[in-house]
Amino acid sequence: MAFSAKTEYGLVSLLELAAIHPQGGVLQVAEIAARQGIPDRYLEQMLTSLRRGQILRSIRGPRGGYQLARPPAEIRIAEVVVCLEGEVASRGTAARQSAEFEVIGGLEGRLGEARQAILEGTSLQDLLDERDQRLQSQVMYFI
Amino acid sequence: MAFSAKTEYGLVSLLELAAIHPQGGVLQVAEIAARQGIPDRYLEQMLTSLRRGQILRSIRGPRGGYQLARPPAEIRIAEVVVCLEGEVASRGTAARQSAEFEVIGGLEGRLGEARQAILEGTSLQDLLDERDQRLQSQVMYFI
DNA sequence: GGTATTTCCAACTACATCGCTGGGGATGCC
DNA sequence: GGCATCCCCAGCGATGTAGTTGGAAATACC
Repeated sequence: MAFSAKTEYGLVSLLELAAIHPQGGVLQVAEIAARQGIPDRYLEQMLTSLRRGQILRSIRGPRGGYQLARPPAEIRIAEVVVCLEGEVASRGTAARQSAEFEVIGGLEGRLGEARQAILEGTSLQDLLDERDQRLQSQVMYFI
Repeated sequence: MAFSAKTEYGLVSLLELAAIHPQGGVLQVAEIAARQGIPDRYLEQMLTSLRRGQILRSIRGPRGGYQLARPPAEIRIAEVVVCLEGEVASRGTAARQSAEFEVIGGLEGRLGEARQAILEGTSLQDLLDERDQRLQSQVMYFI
């Protein structure tokens, strides 16, 4: 898969939180984990990362939990992925200094840009819309 | 980096072989490894994979080596990457069955397609042209 | 104020993968 | 036969990934 489990878990959680954001919704780690079948103590770490990245806000104590720090339309997936993947600045060893390696590096650059463009061009709201549409068509089948 | 070392090494070797392909050129593992600063016993494995994938042809015995099995214009990078990365069919565990996971899966699919489109749309000849252009402009600096 | 609930912090483990090395064996030119 | 070269496969250390654990801090509620 294109994403690590960390990233998938984080994105899924954001989707759940985005769905109830208009009501200023708050969810607890355990709730999300249970609904999505994710180990809760593990999910905790992802949500902590997202809070440190200013994407989530947390409320401690009983009846606490997490909520989006911003409306879903203002959260780009690129930002989320960086936050969960951990940046990894200067990834990889310095490219070998041959024309051939440089050409390959150029290709890798184009791949990275294409990926970045998609991630940058997708907001949490976009994914939420997609989810709602998916749920709609599931309902259709029941009729 | 977008590629593993395996993939980078393999692609670099193909570039070297493509450059001398018009002369039906043959290179030995040790030659390529020395020129590119790659551990030769390791590079051996990549070239073996490429031979199994019908991208290279090998000649055994003294004065042996490897050569392209086809002209560079007929070798797509997508094919090379699959061959070196090892397919990894049904990558990742079966996606969780929730609308949220499905949406994330869809996004991953789009990322994969974008990558595939670039890899499919690039031939070894394209990279070779890029290399030659790069070498040309390096020569320019010497004047 | 005490207690239960929940987030916060930081380590630790198990397992797989990656990059690389080594030991032979097969093949073919001389 | 001897040497050069490719061929196959096994193993090893470092790193990363997924998940676990143990507790400390904050806060609502009684």
